[in-house]
Amino acid sequence: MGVTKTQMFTEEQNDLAQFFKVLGHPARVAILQYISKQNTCICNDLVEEIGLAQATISQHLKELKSIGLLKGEVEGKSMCYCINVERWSIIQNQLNTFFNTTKSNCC
Amino acid sequence: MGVTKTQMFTEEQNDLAQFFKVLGHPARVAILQYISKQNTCICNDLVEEIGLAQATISQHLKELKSIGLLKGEVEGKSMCYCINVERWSIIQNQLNTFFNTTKSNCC
DNA sequence: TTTTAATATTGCAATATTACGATATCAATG
DNA sequence: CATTGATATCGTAATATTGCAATATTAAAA
Repeated sequence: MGVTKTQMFTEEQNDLAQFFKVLGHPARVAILQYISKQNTCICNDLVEEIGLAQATISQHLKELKSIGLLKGEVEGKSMCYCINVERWSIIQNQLNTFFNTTKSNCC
Repeated sequence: MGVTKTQMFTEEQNDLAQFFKVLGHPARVAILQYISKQNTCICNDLVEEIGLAQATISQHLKELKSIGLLKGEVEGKSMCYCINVERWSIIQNQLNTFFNTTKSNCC
């Protein structure tokens, strides 16, 4: 049905999946990589750099913000989007915990 | 359009996003966690454990296999799905490299 | 060789995601 | 206050994903 049966899973499973899902689009990976290379980053740069429409980039930024990976500050007319380094580390740790605790001991 | 413009991105970006995407569903997270707890794992166990239909579980298993995270061996009438530990580590490393190299030096 | 049990595949229906044009908003500037 | 520039939001079209019933496949058991 295209509807994920969220209620069947634990909160941990849903959270993990949500992080993975947000990172699961090449445009969002590219946005993060680009922001990481710049000292200042405004959405308009991204539109030129990534090559998607402004509305589309804005939407992707919104999703990245939704899990706290980005924070944006208003700077005059434009926005300054930055990686939220603390959150970044927290999420990296959570994903690593998942990888480390999920180990095979199968046949 | 619901169509990701894959050709706009680097192979690295597409690969990374693909890994994240496959992990971005709670059922698939749950499947991996369950397999990791069991010594033997057949699809039928999962159907009972996860509570989705057999066809649905089978589909999720297929996606996990598509990025090499799972490998399945025929064992009589049933399948034994195992985590591919080598691949698992490789992917974990790739994701960590992404996290570590993508750092903020913003405003 | 028929039956049975386990898994895969097919074919939908429902919902979600992606992308973008058109607008709205909002702050600085004239 | 009107204009301009940057970003957000809305509406919508196209495509993707999720889930399942029905069916196919396949290997062991009868």
